Amino acid sequence: MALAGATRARRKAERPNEILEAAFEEFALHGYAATRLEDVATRAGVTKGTIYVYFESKERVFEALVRERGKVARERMAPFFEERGDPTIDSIRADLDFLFRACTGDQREQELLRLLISEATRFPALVDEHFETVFDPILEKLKERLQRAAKIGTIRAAAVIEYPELLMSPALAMHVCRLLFAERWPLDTERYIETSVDLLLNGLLPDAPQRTRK
Amino acid sequence: MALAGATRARRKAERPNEILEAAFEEFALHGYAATRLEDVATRAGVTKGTIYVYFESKERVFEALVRERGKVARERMAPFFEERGDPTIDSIRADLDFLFRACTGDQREQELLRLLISEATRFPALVDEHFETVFDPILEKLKERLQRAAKIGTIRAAAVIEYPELLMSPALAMHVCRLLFAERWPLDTERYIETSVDLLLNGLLPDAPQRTRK
Amino acid sequence: MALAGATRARRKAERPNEILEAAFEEFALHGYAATRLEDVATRAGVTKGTIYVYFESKERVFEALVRERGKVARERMAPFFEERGDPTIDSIRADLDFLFRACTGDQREQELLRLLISEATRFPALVDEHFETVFDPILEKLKERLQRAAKIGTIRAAAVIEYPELLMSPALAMHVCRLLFAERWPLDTERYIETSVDLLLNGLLPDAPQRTRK
Amino acid sequence: MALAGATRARRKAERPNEILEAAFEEFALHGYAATRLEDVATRAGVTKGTIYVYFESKERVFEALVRERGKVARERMAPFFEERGDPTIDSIRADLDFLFRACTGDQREQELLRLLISEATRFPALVDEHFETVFDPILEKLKERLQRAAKIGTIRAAAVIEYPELLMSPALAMHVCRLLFAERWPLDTERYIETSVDLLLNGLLPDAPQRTRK
DNA sequence: GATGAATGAGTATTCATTCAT
DNA sequence: CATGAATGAATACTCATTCAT
Repeated sequence: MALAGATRARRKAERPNEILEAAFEEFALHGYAATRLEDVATRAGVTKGTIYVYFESKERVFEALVRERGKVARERMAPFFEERGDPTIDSIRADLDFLFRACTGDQREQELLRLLISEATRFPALVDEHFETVFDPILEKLKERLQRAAKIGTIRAAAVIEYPELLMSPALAMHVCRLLFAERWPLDTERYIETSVDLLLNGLLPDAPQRTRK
Repeated sequence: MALAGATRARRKAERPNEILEAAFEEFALHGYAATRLEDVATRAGVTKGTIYVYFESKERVFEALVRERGKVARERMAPFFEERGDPTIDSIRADLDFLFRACTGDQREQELLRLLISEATRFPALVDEHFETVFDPILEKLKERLQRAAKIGTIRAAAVIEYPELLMSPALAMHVCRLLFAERWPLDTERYIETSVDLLLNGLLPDAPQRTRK
Repeated sequence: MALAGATRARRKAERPNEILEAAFEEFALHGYAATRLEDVATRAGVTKGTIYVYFESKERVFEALVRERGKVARERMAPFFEERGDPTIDSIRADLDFLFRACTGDQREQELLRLLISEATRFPALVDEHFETVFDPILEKLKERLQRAAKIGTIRAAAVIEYPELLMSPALAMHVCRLLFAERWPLDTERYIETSVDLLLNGLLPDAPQRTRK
Repeated sequence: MALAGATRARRKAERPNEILEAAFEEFALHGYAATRLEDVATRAGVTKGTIYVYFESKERVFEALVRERGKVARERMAPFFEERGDPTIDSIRADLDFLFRACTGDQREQELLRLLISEATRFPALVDEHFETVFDPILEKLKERLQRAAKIGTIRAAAVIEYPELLMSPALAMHVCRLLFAERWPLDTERYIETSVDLLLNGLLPDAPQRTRK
């Protein structure tokens, strides 16, 4: 009984997240408009009405879901924000490597991107919020590091420094391809990342024969 | 009267494209599911029923629209497929420049990407078709040129050659950002493209001090 | 030219009937509401618009068709109305035999019945008209003959004389079964008619004093 | 409140039948195609959506309705299937009398027939099902009794024995007339039935050697 | 809290009818 | 006359949302 009580309480506390998780899968699969809240409920193991106990409307479910994924993303990205002294070639390589792997490691990352792109015109404020709390900090941090690296001559002081999104583009491209073709687009992720980092680093380096690459 | 006289037949021939154009705008704005065919009709200057004179269903309208955009894209890309001798640094730069501008010049290009991403799970065959007839030929051509360039030493023979999509990723990234943030993301396209090409070229070049950039 | 002219004129004169014939088939197959005038047109070898050249509306087509079938039925029944002296057993048998065959010989007779039954609530006046011009004269004639036959003792003077429809009921029953089961209800028409006539005649005959009835 | 309290569950159990009853009336009045589910709903005292809580589609409503009427018919016919010894003239008269009254007593019987006839081409399987579970058992039973009656000499051993539907035809004819003319065809049911039974019995009886038939 | 019956606004699609050619 | 493009009223069906239990 006590156990059952605890279980029920635990269940209750987890319900919202279970619903959001289920909602995420359904929304990613069918898009906002074509997703039926009833399917979300079924997937979450509850009934239609229960969703309305925790959320005001379909829109609020969607917003909560995006915010939840944002939180997850921020947590995953945390290591990137730790301070480490002056950037070296290797630290930049490590940074890129980390970023690529971080936003590539979880299929859900990709599906969130699909949702953001699909529903950007319906939820512009939400997309902005996600940008400001998730993407922008990363880009800003990256920019800051690149500027410092350029200043101390680790990389060349080219315009690229102003476009940190340029460095992220290989990861983005991979996401987009996966969104479009799913498993029909087989890719050796490992090698792709390596190649990308290699290309970018090579592009960033000042004119120097010492370039090392695997 | 004279105008009306010409109208009948002329309209008949133009209607389908007018409808597809209107459909494109509506679908891009709201996604497949949330688009009302009646709004498409209104935008095209006809009524609901007229759409069904030319198309069997909402799905067929969507498919026709994607195919039409594919045709437009192929036409725009035609110059890229013309033969020109051995690739030089400048010809590669010109190629990248052309590609970036081509897939960036028309806002509709971007919106088509949104549709493809949004509806990829609903219309997988259609996305594949678009890939095979539009994206793939470009990537293949690009790959071929890079391989040749590597063989004659114009660029280094790195793994990047196998990932032509990597070279397209800055353009893709730009599209995605625009899709997410629209005008809220101001960007000097010109400079972004230049920077991208510069970064990539620099990354592609063999170890050489002579790297010229504008 | 003259020939073509004649042909065209002939075609034109026949159009309405061709349309009615096609309409009959479609209406019988799908009922009034579910029949598309366009299908009628196609079956008649013309286009939608042409129907409206000859008929005001779908309703008018239906009415015209029923009237046309009424005319055909009257023509087929004409021999029944010819005068022949006092009824004998054999003449009554011949009458029943004729009636059964007449309303059984053409599959369209049956289908008309389906239409009348299906649309009786939508076109009550039309059904009444058909009754008055087609069914009723037959029943009246039959009644008259039976009364005369009873008066001269050819058949017994039972209440049946007042219900001529009773004598028609085997034919009606056959129609209904065919309407319900089509070819899934195989029937030796010849034998069925014979048996019916036999049963009815036997029932009509006088004599047999031992027969008790309430 | 107490009333309302009971309502919920009670209504739930009764709803489907209330809907079917309403549907029956509407379908009988307008036919399948011309019936609006919304009118059915209104007549049943619910709204459009509620119908879809209980039935998948308009077709399913129609099918359920026919099956329900079949059940009702079987229950009404049950007494006919009880065993009673060797058939006498009186038992056969009683059988016919019962059958005629059973399929005549309820106006809905007639309207079901209209539906079956009207929609036989749209729902052939459903009509067959109704035949097999409702009509056929009656005809078979009737045939069986007639054969037995013929064997023991109660009636003559004529071909009529093979056509039990022939004996039902007066009832069918009455139905059809009612379907076609409704109240515009006044009929003393009682007398009609009596007359029919009389005619048939007379036709079935043996003897009367002077009767000639082909 | 959780349920699921009931609601009704919303949308794709059909088709009789019109009318310019 | 014949055509068939265009119309728009009509209708099956869906699904977010409510609320009595």
